[in-house]
Amino acid sequence: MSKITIKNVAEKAGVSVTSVSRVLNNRGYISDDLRSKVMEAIDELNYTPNEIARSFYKSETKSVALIVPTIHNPFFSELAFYIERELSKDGYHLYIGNSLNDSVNEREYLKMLKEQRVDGMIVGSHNIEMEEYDKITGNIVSVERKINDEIPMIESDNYLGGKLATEKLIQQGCRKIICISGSQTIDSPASNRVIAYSDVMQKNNLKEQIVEIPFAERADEKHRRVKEIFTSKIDFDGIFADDDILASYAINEAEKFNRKIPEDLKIIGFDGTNLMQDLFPNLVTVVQPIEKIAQKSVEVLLQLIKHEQVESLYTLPVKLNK
Amino acid sequence: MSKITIKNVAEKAGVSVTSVSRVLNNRGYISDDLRSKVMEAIDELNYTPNEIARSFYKSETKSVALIVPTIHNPFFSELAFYIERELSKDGYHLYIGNSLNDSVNEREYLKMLKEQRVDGMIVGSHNIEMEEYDKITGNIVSVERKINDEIPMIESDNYLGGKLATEKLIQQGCRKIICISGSQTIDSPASNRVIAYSDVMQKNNLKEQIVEIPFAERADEKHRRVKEIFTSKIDFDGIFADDDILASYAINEAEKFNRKIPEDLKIIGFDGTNLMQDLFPNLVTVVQPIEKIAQKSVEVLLQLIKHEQVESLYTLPVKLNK
DNA sequence: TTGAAAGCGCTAACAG
DNA sequence: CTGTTAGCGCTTTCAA
Repeated sequence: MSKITIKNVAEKAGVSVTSVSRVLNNRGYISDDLRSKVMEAIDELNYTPNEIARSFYKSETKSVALIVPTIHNPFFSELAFYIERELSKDGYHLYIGNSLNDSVNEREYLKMLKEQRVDGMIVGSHNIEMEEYDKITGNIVSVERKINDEIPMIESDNYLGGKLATEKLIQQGCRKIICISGSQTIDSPASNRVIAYSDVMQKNNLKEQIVEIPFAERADEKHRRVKEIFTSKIDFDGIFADDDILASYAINEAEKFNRKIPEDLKIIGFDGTNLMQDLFPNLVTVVQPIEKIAQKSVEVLLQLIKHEQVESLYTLPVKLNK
Repeated sequence: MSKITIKNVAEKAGVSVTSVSRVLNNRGYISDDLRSKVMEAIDELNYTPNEIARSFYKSETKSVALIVPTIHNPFFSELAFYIERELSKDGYHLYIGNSLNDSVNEREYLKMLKEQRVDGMIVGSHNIEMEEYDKITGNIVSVERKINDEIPMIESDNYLGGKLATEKLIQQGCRKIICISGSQTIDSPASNRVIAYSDVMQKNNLKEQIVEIPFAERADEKHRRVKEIFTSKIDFDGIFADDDILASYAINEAEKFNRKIPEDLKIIGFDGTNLMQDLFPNLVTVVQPIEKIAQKSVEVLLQLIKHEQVESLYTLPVKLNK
């Protein structure tokens, strides 16, 4: 089964490769007779153009890469799902790279741009220095990571989310609200969730209590830390968890410690992936518009690829799910 | 920022492109002097070889595609994670395609093989006819889908899983055990989970009760169906759910219907993704060796790519998590 | 030890 | 309307 090329088709049809190329791309003038001869040859040989050769010639791969910390993580897998779906509408294919929050990996994936394997890149992971990104040329958009002034960022309105959650807890009577934070770095707009919490607490003259649990920590370790909150002497009647998985740990521990939700304890999470809302129907959470984030990321990236002008920041609205 | 090519490097270094290629690939004889001149030029120009040109010449892309029903689904996102990690060890990149259980999409992704965009494909989705696959040439392995005799399959020991789960429930005293099944088609080895359930039930002279809930159904619809089991007149003291998400719905409904787990009702799920075990620490489930499945899939695919001999079936062991 | 030249499969001037 | 030819960036004979 050696590969059939355009040349074989041309020979079979008794025409030039140019003509075959013309019918393939529907470009220029082609007589009906020639077209049908070519079509027939294509059919008989069961020919499909070599896309790598095309990519090579056109310096355009119709491929995009998405870098995430890990694709196993409801937020990123949902994001990836929608991004792939959007891209496929325009005939693009999607590569996935798991940075594992390691700069070495991130750098490796970023290289795909320079190697011209992809036409663009969407990064939802940020572990290398800004200066390094400054040196990278190529089409990049970032999702929920501030990289530098050159790279457009798509984010949720994290501040609003933190505000809505905290205000809701207060409005429902909570006074001792703990914020469990994934403690993103300052580069991460997610840190605004905690800032909003602080602002709202201060405005209401309530005491802030922030527990930081690094995002990159292992799941069991994160769970242990959440449990510690329950075993500690800290008094609390509300929890604002920076993401839904942390919230689920809290829900889990609340049950073990016989604290009824929402009567004895109110919990609000963040992210609102379909999966987490599905698995925890009672979960109150700040819903990020993941599908819209995906759409916007793709839209902006495709604009960059087409050398169109884009904004440097897109902030999308969030809302409480109940 | 026009692209730097090997020619620019050659000119800068005052040598031929052949020589540059030689130092790039570390092939043939190169004097130290020449090598260092070339290295210097590469550095100064900040040159990276165009991988598409390489792929084109070598007819080898160092890319693989994974087709799944949807990447947002803990099982597949975890599988994708491990597959990507394995592939990257050998310098391969991974494309993801969501078939959405639609043959049109599946066919579209499969085309990537013929277009020579990828060196191989891992399919965890199967919605087109076997005859169509028969006509496809290219390196393919399938995960948990029986496609045809040509295509190697990697599967869990689904029968064993169903057996372990059902026996465990019986051993713990259950007599009226419902099996909630994702009702995979016959092509799917997952159907063996249910077959094992039936066998064990029959052997113990217990009445089978199978509730089928199509895998492709929407989440809320699936949840509704599980709820129906609780509202119906059916009497049951155990549930074997074909996958953990269904199990989680059952857990959820059990709580609403005040049926204590495991006192009043025992539930065992299937899949055992890290995520689900993490989110539901009490979940009893048949753990598929997802990481091993990924490793084996990649191993076999790379063997195919290297034209090595492979088996047609690899069945990997499963176990109960508690 | 190095270079010239061919060619991977395709598209696009350019000519006719 | 159709064909000839060059060339995309790279690797690899083949010669020197």
